[in-house]
Amino acid sequence: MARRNDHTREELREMALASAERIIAQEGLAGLSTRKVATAIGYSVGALYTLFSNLDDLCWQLNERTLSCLMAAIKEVDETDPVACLQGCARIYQAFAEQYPERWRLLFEHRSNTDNPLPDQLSTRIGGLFEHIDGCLARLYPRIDRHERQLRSRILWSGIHGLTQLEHSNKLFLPDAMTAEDIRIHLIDSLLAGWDKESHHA
Amino acid sequence: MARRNDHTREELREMALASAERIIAQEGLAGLSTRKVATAIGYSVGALYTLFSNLDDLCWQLNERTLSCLMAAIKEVDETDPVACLQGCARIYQAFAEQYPERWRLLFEHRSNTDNPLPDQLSTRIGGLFEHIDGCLARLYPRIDRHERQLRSRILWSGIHGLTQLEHSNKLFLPDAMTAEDIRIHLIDSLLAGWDKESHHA
DNA sequence: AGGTGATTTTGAACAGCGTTCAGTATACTA
DNA sequence: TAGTATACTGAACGCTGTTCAAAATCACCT
Repeated sequence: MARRNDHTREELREMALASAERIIAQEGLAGLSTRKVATAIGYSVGALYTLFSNLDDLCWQLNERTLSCLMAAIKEVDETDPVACLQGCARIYQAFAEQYPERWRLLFEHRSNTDNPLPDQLSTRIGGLFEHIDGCLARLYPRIDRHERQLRSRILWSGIHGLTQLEHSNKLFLPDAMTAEDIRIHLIDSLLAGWDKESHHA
Repeated sequence: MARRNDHTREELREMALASAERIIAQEGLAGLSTRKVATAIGYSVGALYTLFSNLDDLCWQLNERTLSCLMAAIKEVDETDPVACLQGCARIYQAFAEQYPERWRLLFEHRSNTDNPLPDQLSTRIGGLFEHIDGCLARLYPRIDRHERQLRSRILWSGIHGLTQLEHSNKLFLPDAMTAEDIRIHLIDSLLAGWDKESHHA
């Protein structure tokens, strides 16, 4: 009972990815399987393999969408003050991980066994995120050179990411009356305070 | 052909965990399976289930060993200067993740579907790590209160952990002539510089 | 030494997984 | 309408974690 033209191939791809996102949101990463996705879009397993080369490929495309979605949210941060902009980006990042915990996990835990560690599309998007942070830092510290700015953006991003992951996996051991939000704010404050000191790495 | 007294149950457990560590070191996390571990120790699959309640349990016990190993390495850092001590701990942490990448991944990626997010033993060990960082900070800033010290230790640990994970998953996008080591050192320097300013969160 | 009960170990079995591919049903073309 | 190209199916393969009746061995008692 083969069919045809029920949907465009692009539509099918979209349906499959959307279904996959729903599945991992409801059942977790471990609940994702080709058979479930196929059933969800009303096709057989084999049909999925005409849309994606394999489950690995589907996961990478999921990550593409996730990162695209995250970047869009971050770029909506509209603050004139660069400090507020950095805090806003970090807040969005943390909120995103909380809203889509399984997609966020996939973003960092998925990797292929062979070949390149990251597909090019994904690399480009991550590069874009760093450039965005770089932009804030350039406004904050117009006199520092490119190298120092790149260093600082990676320090910032490492801290925010680490905080988000530790919190998300219950490894932050927050004392009473301390939230991950407190830590995020103070993390950025502390770093900027350190960089405001003229004496630091002239 | 059942046997007995070939090994103590504790010996068997040890053999199984050691084999599992070797398997994931050689074949990656995805290569770990109950049948492989059973074959490696010369027993059948069923026998494994008298040592561990399931694969989940085995993974938690692996994490127990990994964290114990990591803590031992960190506690060997013997620096009188608290700043050097913090830098040393961070260096060890990063080096450990590089030496045992798959075990380190398991430590942060493994989680059970149900019940408690973390076994108690593991929680205790993580708590110990925070206390160790807290100790360094107490020597550095004897005048700040407990709450502020806990806040700072979590900021530090978040940064180091995030940096390590991003580097380890090729998501740090290091420019030429910049290493993860540079970032680690500057991360700590910057934070401490921020905290040295009297004006900050008195 | 022989028997008996407790304990340890086996391995077949089950359901589910990713992946492949010969075959079938449909749509387009001539 | 016949033929061809395309879309799709679903059984099959080898793998996975997990269970459990049966088998093999040990420890002990007579």
